[in-house]
Amino acid sequence: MSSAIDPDLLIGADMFGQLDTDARTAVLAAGTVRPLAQGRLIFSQGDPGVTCHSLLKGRVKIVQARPDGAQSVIRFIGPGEMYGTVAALMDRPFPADAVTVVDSLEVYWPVGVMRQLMGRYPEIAMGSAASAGTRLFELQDRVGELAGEKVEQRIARALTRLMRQAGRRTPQGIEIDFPITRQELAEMAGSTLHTVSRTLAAWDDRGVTSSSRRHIVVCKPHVLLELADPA
Amino acid sequence: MSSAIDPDLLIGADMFGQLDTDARTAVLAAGTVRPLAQGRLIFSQGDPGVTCHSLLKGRVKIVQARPDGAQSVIRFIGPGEMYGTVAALMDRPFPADAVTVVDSLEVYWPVGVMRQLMGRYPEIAMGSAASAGTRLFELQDRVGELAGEKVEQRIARALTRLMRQAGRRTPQGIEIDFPITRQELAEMAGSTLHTVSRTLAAWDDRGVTSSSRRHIVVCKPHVLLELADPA
DNA sequence: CGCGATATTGACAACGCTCAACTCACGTGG
DNA sequence: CCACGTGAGTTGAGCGTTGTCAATATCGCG
Repeated sequence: MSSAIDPDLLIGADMFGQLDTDARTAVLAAGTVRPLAQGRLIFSQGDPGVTCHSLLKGRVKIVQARPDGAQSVIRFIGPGEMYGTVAALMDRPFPADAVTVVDSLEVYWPVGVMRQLMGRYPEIAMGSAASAGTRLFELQDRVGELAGEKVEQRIARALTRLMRQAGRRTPQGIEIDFPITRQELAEMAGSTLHTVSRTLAAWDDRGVTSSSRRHIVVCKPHVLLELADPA
Repeated sequence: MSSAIDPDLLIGADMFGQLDTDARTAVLAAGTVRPLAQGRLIFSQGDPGVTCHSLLKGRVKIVQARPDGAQSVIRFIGPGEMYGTVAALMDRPFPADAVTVVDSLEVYWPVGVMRQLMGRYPEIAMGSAASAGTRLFELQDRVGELAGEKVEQRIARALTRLMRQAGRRTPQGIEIDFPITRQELAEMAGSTLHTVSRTLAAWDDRGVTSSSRRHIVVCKPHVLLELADPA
């Protein structure tokens, strides 16, 4: 009996949190839940967007491949967040890859089913629109940042974003709660793993961060914030 | 009698083009039409977003000020496009300034009125959502571009975007149909007016473009596209 | 134990920003 | 009609930041 999926897994989700238990159960039942091993490609840039996804557990990165072979990490997805939804609802190809960075659990729905669910539970449609708007603004900010700022500042911004999104309080400071490589941080900040390595080493020396293999703890968040946004 | 505004001005608008003439007339009547002199600030970053705007004639730029004083041009608006809408519908402050770059004519609606119009004419709401989705994807692409590419390539991309958006066919090539400074192009590409000046000079030498004061013609669009996106 | 993935570190080169001086076009007002 | 001022653009020199190349070190897993 693998069918006993806990509908409460959706409680934390932006888009389903406001639904009552019955509704959440129905929403979950309409989709397919599946575990995904680390490193698994969920959908690819260019694939027709025919499914909407929501992450229940784990962490997923949305990555855009550039023609020259380099990659950009557009965003990281945590539990409760949706992805692929905008492309699917617009009948467009997915604009980027989705890859799990740790073992994860997701639900997905064919877009037709999701449209029905949105019709039945308007909260979902509202939430979806709101979240798209929020992302629009975030991306505008990022465009501004990437356009003019120096590398250290961009890396600091990337890290602060990760802190807010995936930070866990520990005695040593705020820890990024999933494994992340310098390469990935570089792909977020628009830099190279070399520069990221040097920058983190410098911050470690100053006690701002404490980083090791695929693992980062921000010991002095206020200093990092200052680096990200010099008043 | 300044009230005789031609409802056909809305025909070209993404969001109102599908409405019949009566509907367009009603939509126009519900808003306020006003001329705006060049250089006029329409709304400011941080202002409460209480109005939705649509450009009838002219050209508007959306500019984000960065803390260090530098600016980023997020996008240019042409006739038929809306701006300020997402912020207003989300009850958020405007995330950037809107400034006219030539003498223009706009309509604007208080957001409450726009909500009513969307209720009455769902096409408007649909169009609005679709356009937000499109912009989301465009911004994702820009993030990818700004992150890794060299300056010449970013300038080429900015120019190609302008070509598509504001290009007019002429015997000499495709002309950007509104006055644009090197400074503004630099703010689009995330560079400086100096580098843009040098780059344009080089392109002019090669016959790719023909630029003069606040005026650019792309003589060899295919070459520019190749510069923007080396296969 | 060995291999692949990850990270570190140094040397070097260059891209493009900063600073600075100058030119040119245009509109304004005397 | 010309003088002037301002905004826009050009061009050169210098240098810092950061990417590139290369070699080495570690970690973790099979």
